[in-house]
Amino acid sequence: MPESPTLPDLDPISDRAVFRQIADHLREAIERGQLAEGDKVPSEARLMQHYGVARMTIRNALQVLQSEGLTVAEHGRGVFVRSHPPVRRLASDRFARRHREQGKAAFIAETEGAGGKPSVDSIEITEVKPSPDVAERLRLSPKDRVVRRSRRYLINGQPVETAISYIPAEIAKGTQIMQPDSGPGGIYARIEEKGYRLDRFVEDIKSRMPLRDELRALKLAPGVPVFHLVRTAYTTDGTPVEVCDTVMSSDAYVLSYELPAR
Amino acid sequence: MPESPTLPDLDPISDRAVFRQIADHLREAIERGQLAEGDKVPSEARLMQHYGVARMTIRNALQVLQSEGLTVAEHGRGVFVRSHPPVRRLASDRFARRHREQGKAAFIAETEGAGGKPSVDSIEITEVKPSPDVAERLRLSPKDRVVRRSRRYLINGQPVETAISYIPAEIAKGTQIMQPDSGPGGIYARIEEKGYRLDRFVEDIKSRMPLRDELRALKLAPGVPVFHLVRTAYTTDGTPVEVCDTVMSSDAYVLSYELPAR
DNA sequence: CTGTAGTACACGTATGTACGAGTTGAGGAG
DNA sequence: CTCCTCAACTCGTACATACGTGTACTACAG
Repeated sequence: MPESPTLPDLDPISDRAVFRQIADHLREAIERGQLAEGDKVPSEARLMQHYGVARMTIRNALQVLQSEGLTVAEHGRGVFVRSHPPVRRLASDRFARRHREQGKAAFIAETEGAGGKPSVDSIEITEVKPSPDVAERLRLSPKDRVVRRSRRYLINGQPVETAISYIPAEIAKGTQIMQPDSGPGGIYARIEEKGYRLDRFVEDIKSRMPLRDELRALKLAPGVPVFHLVRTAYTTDGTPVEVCDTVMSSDAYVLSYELPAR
Repeated sequence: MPESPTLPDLDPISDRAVFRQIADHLREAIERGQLAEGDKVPSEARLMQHYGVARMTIRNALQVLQSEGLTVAEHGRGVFVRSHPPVRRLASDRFARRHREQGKAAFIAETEGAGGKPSVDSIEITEVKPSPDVAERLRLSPKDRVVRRSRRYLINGQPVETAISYIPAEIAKGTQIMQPDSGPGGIYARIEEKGYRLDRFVEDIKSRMPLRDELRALKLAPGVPVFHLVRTAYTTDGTPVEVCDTVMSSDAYVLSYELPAR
């Protein structure tokens, strides 16, 4: 039987709400390591008994921790301290040509390098009219056409990222970009083969709570935000040739960028 | 009198939980713009009446929206659709020397450029032993000393970012870095004056839910994640000379980086 | 006209009860 | 020994009720 963490009693003088005091106790137990990753938090019934309060009060306290991303509730099993998945570091040279020339897409190369099993699913390729945002980034008019490549990336079967690329139809047409397997080096290699010389990428990064679809697609635990990253690829003459809209589980990633001081 | 949004009735056949259905209705009303930013969501009492359910059910539904960052509850006033603050874009050239030479710190220059009123408070300067993480990044031993400069940045009086810089004591000692006002061009200008030539910065970015202290310091609304950014400054010979640990309200920022394709 | 007390209304906190549904393990049937 | 049933335990959903506390408007007193 796993020994329960020793939780203090309530402070009857404090004007801090009871459920907050309880949340504090549990949070401290987690931070002190008294409740380690994967450990079971005492059940609602046990906590009710320990503190002598109603179930709603306990549930409010647990809700606080869950929204802080510290715990996950599993129906029928209990509440557990969240364990954090291995973190992938995205370095700012990950799209360097030297990587592309080795014949692997950035995601595959990186994941294998870190000892994980990469996979890609839900690949869908359609030709659509660009959204206003995409049209602006690609400097297209709303009546131009773009090819939309959407896919989901997984590591060891666990989804970590969804991505949607938009490429002007004029560029993508008749290339392997229209195929589910875009070939060695990925779509950037295909674009360069067509005579476009890639020069630089610009990535815009936001962070926010996931939408419902994203929660499902990435199998996110409650209380985990996502990175929303939009990358635009430019050629040497400054023409944008691709926009990639990516949503990543924030607890699976550290983004790393190098900035010149010049 | 503000017209209420027209909310559908419950689907008695659906096996979707009642509070989730209600949350869906409200979410859709917000997404359709029927409930615009700053609008008041119908009160708990009104929703109880409309749907004919208990208050707990309504509160659960509202809790869902709040945790998605879509609404904020204000005690005694009501529940409101969250309005998003003006967004600051952090470009990857923000520490370029040409900006520094104009005599302003990055934050001040940027904010004034965007028409906001920048301010800085809670400046504290102490000399401490580095944490293991900081020591590793600065390639110091744990018994070396570092100068710790912490401060909080505000725009129009609204806190948006907290930052803590760590500089090896050997470098900072006897310079204006030890003063609350670090002088024209900020601490990077002081470091260069001491003969160190800054070459590049590396920024590591994570996103997560705020800790309690951060929630207070940044006056964050519930359901808003933070960026946690750690920047390390390197000289031309590859020596790290500063680590800056920054926490930013994620809904006030878009981070933007340029990556070479070479 | 002004200030204030009162009041209606809003969300916050807490109690108690009931039943549903998923998980787990013990114990009995085969 | 194996399989299955069932009980016990867990969290999920929903009801009803009560009182606290902050807000804002109204009506009355001065």
